[in-house]
Amino acid sequence: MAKKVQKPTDASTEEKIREAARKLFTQKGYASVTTREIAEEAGINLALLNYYFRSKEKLFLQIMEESMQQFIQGVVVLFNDENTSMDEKIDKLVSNYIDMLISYPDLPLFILSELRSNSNKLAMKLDSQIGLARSTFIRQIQEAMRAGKIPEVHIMHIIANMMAMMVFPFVASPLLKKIGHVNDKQFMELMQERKKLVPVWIKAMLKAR
Amino acid sequence: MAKKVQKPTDASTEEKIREAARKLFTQKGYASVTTREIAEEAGINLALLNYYFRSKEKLFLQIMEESMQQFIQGVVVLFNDENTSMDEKIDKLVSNYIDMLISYPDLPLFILSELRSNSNKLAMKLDSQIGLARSTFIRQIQEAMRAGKIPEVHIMHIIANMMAMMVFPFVASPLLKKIGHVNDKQFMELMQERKKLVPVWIKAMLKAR
DNA sequence: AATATTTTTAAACAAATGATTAAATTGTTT
DNA sequence: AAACAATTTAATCATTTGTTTAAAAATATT
Repeated sequence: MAKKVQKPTDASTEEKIREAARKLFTQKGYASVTTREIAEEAGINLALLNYYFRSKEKLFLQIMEESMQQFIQGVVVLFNDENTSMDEKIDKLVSNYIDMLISYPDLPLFILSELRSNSNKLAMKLDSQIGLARSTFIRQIQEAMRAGKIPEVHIMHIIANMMAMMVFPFVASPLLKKIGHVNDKQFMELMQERKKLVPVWIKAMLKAR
Repeated sequence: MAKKVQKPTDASTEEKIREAARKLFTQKGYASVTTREIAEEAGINLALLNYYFRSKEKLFLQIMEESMQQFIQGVVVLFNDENTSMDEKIDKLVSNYIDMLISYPDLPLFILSELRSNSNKLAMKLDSQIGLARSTFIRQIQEAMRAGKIPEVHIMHIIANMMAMMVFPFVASPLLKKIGHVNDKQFMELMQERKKLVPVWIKAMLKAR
């Protein structure tokens, strides 16, 4: 009979496993990571993984839930700020979000990859994001459209374009480094630059017709 | 001793395997696909996979090479057209490339995912793309920058932005469908729309300051 | 200190997986 | 038709992989 963890004890073993799993899953994806790899990376006995998390999949789902939350958490808050204009939101959002991506550059490709193979299992976790379409920010854009300040297009285009400008470089970094002849350091400097450039580009796009 | 295929015979068996492998690898990634799955999808005996391709990895590398070529093939040709202006190239490129992506929507996420986990093995295959940075199109952009028609930014930003606007929606389709409340059919219609919208947005971005 | 509980360990299990073998079948050449 | 080569098949092999077990060690409770 499976034992329950009644005391978090040091929390250290459980957390060591979680951290090792997060690192490896994020780098290589669920299917490419073995439980033995995780155990070794965490410096613990293999059986402890199942003792604390029951199965590789349960462990993965925990990691995935945290990762998806991190992926959208910052967005949701900023999207619903009632006290800032549309343009101010764009500035803040892009800067904060690119900062997050610089800290966790492998996060988006991990999430998008797993979302493809496991869309069924992870469908529920997406529900939290449905609200985005009715956020203050989206309403501000739609109002600007009705007022004729911005050409009318399907809101999905806007969301796609904004995400694309922020996220895509991190998803395609190996490709972009090769094509653009930039090394890792230069790449990160360019990502820093984008914190100021992307808002300019997005605003220009929004008004373009 | 491994036998060599001396006659392509019907080419049908070999091609059936290749097609099944392409489909499955593209959908689920290298690590999630088993040789038995490929054999079943192809409707052939398991041993034939090794008879024709020696190993799962050799088969994968063949598929990957073809996929990467398809991913950039259209771009290279258009990028080097001497007889079109920068703006004309943008129109053609976007329209053709999005058409390709509509036909093979899983291609980009597949390539970008495998490029992450296997960057070492696939590094060589990327060399063919290095030339992109010295194409006619890139030179036209750089001339427009020197002429002051376009603000000066690192060329990687331009490449990243253009790729992002074309590719990202296909990489993030499950997410965008959820957030934007669009079904598969509507999504494809929106992608068709983008063939005309993205060039407008890109041109606006290029000039933005 | 004695006892119970929780955590850790080494070993093993069963299933899955990539690959191979040897025989059978099909096709080609002479 | 006979002989040879190429292709296909079923069975098997050796590892790998996720998971479990039972005992030992560490920690907490009485």
